Amino acid sequence: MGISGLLPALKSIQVTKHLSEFAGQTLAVDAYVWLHKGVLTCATELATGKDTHKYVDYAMRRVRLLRHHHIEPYIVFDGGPLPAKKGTEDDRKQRRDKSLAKGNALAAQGKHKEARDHYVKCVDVTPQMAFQLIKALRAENVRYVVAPYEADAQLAYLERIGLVDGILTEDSDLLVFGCRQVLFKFDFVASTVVSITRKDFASVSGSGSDICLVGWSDVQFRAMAILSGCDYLPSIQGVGLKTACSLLRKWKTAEQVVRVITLEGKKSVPRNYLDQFKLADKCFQHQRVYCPRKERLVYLTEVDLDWNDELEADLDPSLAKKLAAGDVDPVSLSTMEDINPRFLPRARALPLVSHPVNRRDKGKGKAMDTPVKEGILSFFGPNPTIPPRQGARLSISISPNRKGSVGKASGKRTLAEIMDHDIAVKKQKQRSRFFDTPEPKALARATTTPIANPSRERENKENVYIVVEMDDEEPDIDSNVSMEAQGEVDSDMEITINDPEEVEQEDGYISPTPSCSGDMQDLSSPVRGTQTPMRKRGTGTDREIDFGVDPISSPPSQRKWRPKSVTRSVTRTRSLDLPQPHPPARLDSTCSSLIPTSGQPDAPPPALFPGPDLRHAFADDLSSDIDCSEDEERQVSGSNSSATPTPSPPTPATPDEAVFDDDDFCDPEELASKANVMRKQAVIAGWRERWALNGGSAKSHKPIQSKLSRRETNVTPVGRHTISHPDSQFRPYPRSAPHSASRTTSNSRRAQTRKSLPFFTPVRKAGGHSTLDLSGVLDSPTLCADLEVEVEGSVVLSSARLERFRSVVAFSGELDEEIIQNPYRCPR
DNA sequence: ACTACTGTTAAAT
DNA sequence: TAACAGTAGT
Repeated sequence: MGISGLLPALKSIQVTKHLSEFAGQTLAVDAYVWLHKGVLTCATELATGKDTHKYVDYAMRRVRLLRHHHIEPYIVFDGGPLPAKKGTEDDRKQRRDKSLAKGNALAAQGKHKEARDHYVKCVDVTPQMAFQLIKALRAENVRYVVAPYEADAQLAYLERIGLVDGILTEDSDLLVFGCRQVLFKFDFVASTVVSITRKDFASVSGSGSDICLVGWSDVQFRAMAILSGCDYLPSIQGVGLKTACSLLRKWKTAEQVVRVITLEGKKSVPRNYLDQFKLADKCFQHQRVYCPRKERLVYLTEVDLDWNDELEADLDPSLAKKLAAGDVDPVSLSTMEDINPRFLPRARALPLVSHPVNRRDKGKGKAMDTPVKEGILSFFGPNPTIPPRQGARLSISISPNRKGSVGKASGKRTLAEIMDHDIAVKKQKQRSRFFDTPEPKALARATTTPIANPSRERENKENVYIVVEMDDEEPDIDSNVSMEAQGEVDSDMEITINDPEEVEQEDGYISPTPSCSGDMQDLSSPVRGTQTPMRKRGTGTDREIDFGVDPISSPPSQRKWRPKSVTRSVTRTRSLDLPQPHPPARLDSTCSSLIPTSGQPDAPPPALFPGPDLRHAFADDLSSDIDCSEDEERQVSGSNSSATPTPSPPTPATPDEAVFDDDDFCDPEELASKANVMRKQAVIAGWRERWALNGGSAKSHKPIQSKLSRRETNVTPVGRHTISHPDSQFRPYPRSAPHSASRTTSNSRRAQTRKSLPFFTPVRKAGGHSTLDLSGVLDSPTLCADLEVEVEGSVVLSSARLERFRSVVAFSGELDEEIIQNPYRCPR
C-alpha cells in the first residue's frame, strides 16, 4: 500500500522520463507489479485451472523492452506471500471463492466475458507462478533474486550496494526505504516512467500547505511516512501525511510529535505507539535481505551496537541461496514446485534491426526523443517459444555432467539447467567451506565470506565447471560474451546491435552494467544533511539533525560474528534435500544433484531454526531493536534543542526484556537461542499481524473483522487460494497437472501441511484484547505434522525444542501480549 | 483544511 | 489493486 498520499505530495518532483534515458543503467524491478498485472491477461485460464504462461509473457515483454533500451533489468521477487498485505485471509478467500463461483456460473451460461470479470477478482500471484517467470528469466539470462522477505527491502538493498541504479516499482515505500531513484508508472506503450529522485526532495514545492522536506534527513522523512501510516503501522487516528509533516517540522522528532499529540489529548494515541513506531522504523532500516554478493542474508542496513546476531543464521546460507534463486518456495521452504513443467522458456531471438540507441544524453534537450522503434515490434513476440539458435547459448549444451534427469526438458532448457548446476556447485563449495569444521556456523561467521572476492570465486567455479556464467547474482559476470556490448553501453557510445545471428548478441543483452560493480561509497542514499545539506529555507530553526544515524549511507560492512556455538539440528535442510519420487523435472535435478555432490556425509548442511515460523522479517530481537532505536532517537533528539525527556522512555518497557536479556547472558545457549527465537517470533508475529491488516481497518471505528490472520499465501498451483479448504470444491491440482497427482503422498502431504504453516497471530479475545494464541499454534496439527515431516530422524530433538519453546512462551506470556498486541484493535 | 470513507474505473488484450 | 472523485466528519 505504501504511504498513502506520498506520491501526490511529491508531484512537483516527479519527472516523466523516457526509458532511453536510462540506457546503460541497471534497474531493479519489483516483479510483483508485473506479475499481478500480467495475471489479468489470463485470469480465466488461471481461475479455471488451465496451464498458462501469459503472465510470464507479459512480464518478459517488459523485460525485453527494458533491454531494448539498453537497460539491464534485475528482477526482484517477493519472498513472502506475495499479495497479502491487505485484508485477511478469510475475507480474501471468501471473496475469491465467491468470485470464482460467480465466474463459473456465468461461464456455464456462456457469458464468458462477464465471467472473466469475476475471474479477475479471484486470481492471485503465487510463488509458483513467480517461478514460471523465473524460468523465463533464466532462459534469457536476466538477473533476478527472490527476496527472503519483502521485495521492497531487497530492492532498496540492491540499489544501496550499487548493484542497480534505480528501482522500478509502484510502491512509494521504496522512497522510505531510502532509495535514490525510484521509477513509477511504467508505461509500456510510451516507454516512459515517472521518476522520483531523492535528491530532489529538497525542492518539493508544496504551495503553502503541502509538505516540505527541506532540510530533512532520512530519519525525518521516514518518521513522517510512518507517522502518516504505513504498512507496518497504522497512523494515529486523524494523522495523515500533512499532519505528520507539519508536526515533525515543528517538533523535529517522532518522539516529540507523539508526545505532543498525546498531551494535546485530542487524538487517542494507542498505547505503546512509540515502541511500535520504533519497530516500524526498524523494519524500514534493518529488514533482512539477501546479498547476492555475500550470498547470504544480511540486514538492509547494517546493525551494530548490541544487535544480537544469534539469529543471523536462521536461514542457513545454502537455503538462503536456494531461496534467492527461486528453487525453494519462500513460504513453505520446501522445494519449489513447477506448476507448469511444460512451459520451457528459451532464449529469444534478438531484434533483427540494428539501430543506434541514444543513451542518456547530458544535453537533456531531447529526453523524449525515442530511439528507432522498428526493432521493437520484432522484438516482443508473444511467446518466448522461438527455438534457440544453434549454439546460441554458449556452452550450455556442452556441460558434461548435466544430470540427465531433467527429462524431456533436457537439451532445451539449457540456461536453466546451467543455473541449477551452478547453484549446486556453489552449494557444494559453500558446504565445504562452511562445514568442514565441527562448528559450521561459527566458521561461517568468522569467515569473511567470499563476498569480497567474487572473482576468485568465479575462478574456482570455472574450474569446476566450464559452463558457468549463469551466475545471476554476481555483478561481475565477466565471462559473458557481452562484455563488449557492455563496454559500449557504459562508455556512453552508440550501440549497434548488428548481427542478430551471432550468439554474442544475445549475450550482449545480459551484460550487467559496470555500475553494477558498485562503488560502495556513495551509493547510499541521498541527501544526507551534512553532505548535501538541503538549503535551509523557511525553517531556519531546523537544525540539522544528526545524520550520523542515517543508515542509508552506511555500506554494509562485515559484522563481527559472534560464534555462538549453537549446534542446531540439521533436519530441516536435510528434508529439503530429500529426493522426491516424482520430481518435477528440473528442480529435482537440482536437488538430487545436490545430494551426491555434497559427498560429505559428515558435513551436514547447516540447520535452521526449526520453529514454526521461519519467515521473520528481520532477525533482531526486540530488545536490541529498541535499544538501537532509542539510540537513534536519542541522537536525533540530542541534536534537537527542544529536546525534552521523552514522555515514555521506551526503555525495557516490556517484561520480556528483562527476561530475555537475562537469557542472553546466562548461557544455556540452547535456551538462550530459544529465547531469542521466541522473542523474534513475537516481534515478527506482531509485524506480520499488522501487515496482514488493512491499513485502515485497524482503526477503531471499523471493527476488526478477523483477528486471526495467517499471513501466508494460499498457494495453489493454479494460483487460487485454497488453504483453508484444501479439499474444497476446487481441485488444487487441475487436470493439467498430472504430475501433481502422481506426487508421492508424503510429498503432497508435506506440501499441504507446509502451506498451513501459521504465523503467530493475535486473537482478539472477548475483552477486546488481542493476545497471542500461541498454544493454539503450537498444538496445531499442521505444525506438528510439519515438524514431523521435516525432522525425520530428529523428531525427538525438535520435540524437545518445541517443548522448550512452549515454556518460553509461557514464561513470557506477557511479552507476547505487549509486543504482539495491536493496541489499535483494543477498542472493540 | 485535513482525514477518511465510499464508489467507480482502469489495468490486460 | 490503485488511483481518483466525491463527500462527510473533525
